[in-house]
Amino acid sequence: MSQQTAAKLEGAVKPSRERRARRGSGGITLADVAKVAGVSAITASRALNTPDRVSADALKRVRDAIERTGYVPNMIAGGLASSRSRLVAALVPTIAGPVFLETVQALTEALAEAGYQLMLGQSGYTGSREDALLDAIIGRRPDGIVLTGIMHSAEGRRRLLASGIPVVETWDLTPTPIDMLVGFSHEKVGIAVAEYLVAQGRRKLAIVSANDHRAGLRHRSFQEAAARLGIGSVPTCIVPAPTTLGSGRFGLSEILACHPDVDAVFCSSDILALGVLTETQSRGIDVPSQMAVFGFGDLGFAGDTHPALTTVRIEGTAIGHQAARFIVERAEGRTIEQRVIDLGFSIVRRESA
Amino acid sequence: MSQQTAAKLEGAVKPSRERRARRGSGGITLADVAKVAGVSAITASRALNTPDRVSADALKRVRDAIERTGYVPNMIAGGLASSRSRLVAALVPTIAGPVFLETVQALTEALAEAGYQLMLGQSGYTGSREDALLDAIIGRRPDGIVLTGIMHSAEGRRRLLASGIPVVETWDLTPTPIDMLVGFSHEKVGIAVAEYLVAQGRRKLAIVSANDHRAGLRHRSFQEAAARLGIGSVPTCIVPAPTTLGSGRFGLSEILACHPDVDAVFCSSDILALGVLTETQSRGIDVPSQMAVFGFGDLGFAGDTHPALTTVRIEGTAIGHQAARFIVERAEGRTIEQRVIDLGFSIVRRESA
DNA sequence: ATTAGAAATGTTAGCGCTAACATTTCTTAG
DNA sequence: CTAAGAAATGTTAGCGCTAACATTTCTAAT
Repeated sequence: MSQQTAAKLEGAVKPSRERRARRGSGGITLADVAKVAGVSAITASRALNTPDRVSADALKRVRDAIERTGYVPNMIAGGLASSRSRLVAALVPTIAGPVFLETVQALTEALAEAGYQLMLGQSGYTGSREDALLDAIIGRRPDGIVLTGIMHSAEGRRRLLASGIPVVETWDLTPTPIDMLVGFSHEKVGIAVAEYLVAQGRRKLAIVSANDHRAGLRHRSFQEAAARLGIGSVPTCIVPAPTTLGSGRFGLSEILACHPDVDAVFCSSDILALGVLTETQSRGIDVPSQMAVFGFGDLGFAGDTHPALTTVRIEGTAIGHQAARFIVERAEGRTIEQRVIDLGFSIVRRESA
Repeated sequence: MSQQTAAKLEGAVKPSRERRARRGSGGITLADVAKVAGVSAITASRALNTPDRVSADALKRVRDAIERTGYVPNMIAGGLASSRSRLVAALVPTIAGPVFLETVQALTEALAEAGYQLMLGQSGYTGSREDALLDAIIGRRPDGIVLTGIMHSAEGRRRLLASGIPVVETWDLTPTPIDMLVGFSHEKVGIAVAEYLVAQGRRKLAIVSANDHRAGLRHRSFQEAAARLGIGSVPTCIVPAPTTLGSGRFGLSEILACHPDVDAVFCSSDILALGVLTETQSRGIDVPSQMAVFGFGDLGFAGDTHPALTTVRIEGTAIGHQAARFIVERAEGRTIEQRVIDLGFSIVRRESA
């Protein structure tokens, strides 16, 4: 098929001069399809991309030709020609922490539905790889970049801005977003949980929290709110991100070692909370009568633990969908009025607190 | 910068004729960098891709020019010219089930290190979207495709084969791989677990398993092995994939309703096992004295449950690394001798069985 | 029948990069 | 000092597609 094309080119363009060998993939191209269908390449292209601008007859012949040849459009070439890669990048600290999973899943699905594919980048929690990764991503000219969390490195912000690629920051609010943003206030979460626990009559609050920026926001506002509510100092155990069941057990052990009278623990993730719950079980501490345990995230398992976990519900799926909507809107050339969306959170009261 | 380029082209190629407006992204191109560095475009290209084929002087000038202009290579264009996208696709049923997470994480990291980026596709457990997704992926001309699980749809296998893209199937063994394969035998897992439980003196075995192909392989061979070992019928509860803590609790409840004398449960994932463990706790059943609980996967939390979970360890990270190695080797043009690798599994004995 | 406008199709020229070949410059042996 | 080969650099064409403009064909109003 592509040999025919080559022959045709040879004949047409420079009949007398020998041409260098073609490289190419040797696969079936749109030109081949067009020839089989008896139309020009651009008509075939339009049959694929804007079928309503092509006559019913031409459409049918092109579709038949595609069927017959087994043609699969080369989106690399299409992307270069149209400056639209139909690729969207998502940057997560790590995919192993289940917190962003729901968001990534929703994002992937919503994008796939709109004809976009997700590129995944893992920056690590330290952010050390973030800048290098950013170049690798920008180099692929995605139609959008979704960041889980906000971009902190000034250099990173500069590069993103310079690239002109639409950016959505998620899972956080900031007064200075790079471009678009969909998240919620971590400060308000901390305050709401502190008020909830105090209202339940808990007086000896403690925190087990990951050493991650957003968790830090929550636990600091929790501490401040506790202070305002007349609670003394709040013992805090910081564990490394990503959090695990094991670090939850460790966290509670650490806290109980110095503060055996603690009667409520606010955990920076449901996983940590499950670890804390596990540790209470192995120590024979009853939840919630002796101790309240509060999680964060409302992951799938939260309703099924024993006792069922009281936690902060974040609509991870909604965040992913909204991020996809933002990017697709921009890619289709529409302008966006509301570039910052606060999806809020809610407290899900179950048994553990 | 690119206006200069346009001006130059206008002047050089057709001085007298007006040219149509340029489209392009308006960004900085390699040609701009080359001009700033005072070399030709191809030398600038070589400075980036094969720096050892360029003089030290030229290298420095190109690097300075890149620094000065903030140039980021357009890998879309590079990919089209060289037929190497440096993109690798991974197809998972869903990213929400944590089983493949380790593999995807290892894959992403290993690929990033080699300069490749991961494209993520979620096919769903039903496989209904698999074919459509496959076209979207093949259209992007990735340098490799990693499948978690083997490809079952005949149409899918045909398209993959026709595309000529290197394929790695993972997490399974099959006598008829499409191309390359890295996995282990699910049948052997089922047999090994059955033998282990019987050797521990358990006689009333049961199964809680996801309705997923690979889990089915394991539980059927478990049943067969149990029969060979003189154990009567093995009550089995099938729950939908992806598995959750809740479906584990449900599974054990279902089994106990008809078979209260069960003394060992083999679960098709650690998550299910954790659910079963949770249900035993809420019912006051002691593990392991009254009941053994056996998981699968050895996910991060398995060692930290109470009691610690005995499970089948799968080297998800090793699978991801090996898959990356396969793809990169092939992309670099090397041929691969051993195209099928059995990474095996091991039983991790802890407290629950 | 004529014509203006819309609809369908075609022609041309790139998108930004690199493979293949061509030329120049530098080594080093004779 | 020259020849011959290696190293460095340059020229040209084209990867497979689509934007922009150009032309043809159809429609409907005069």
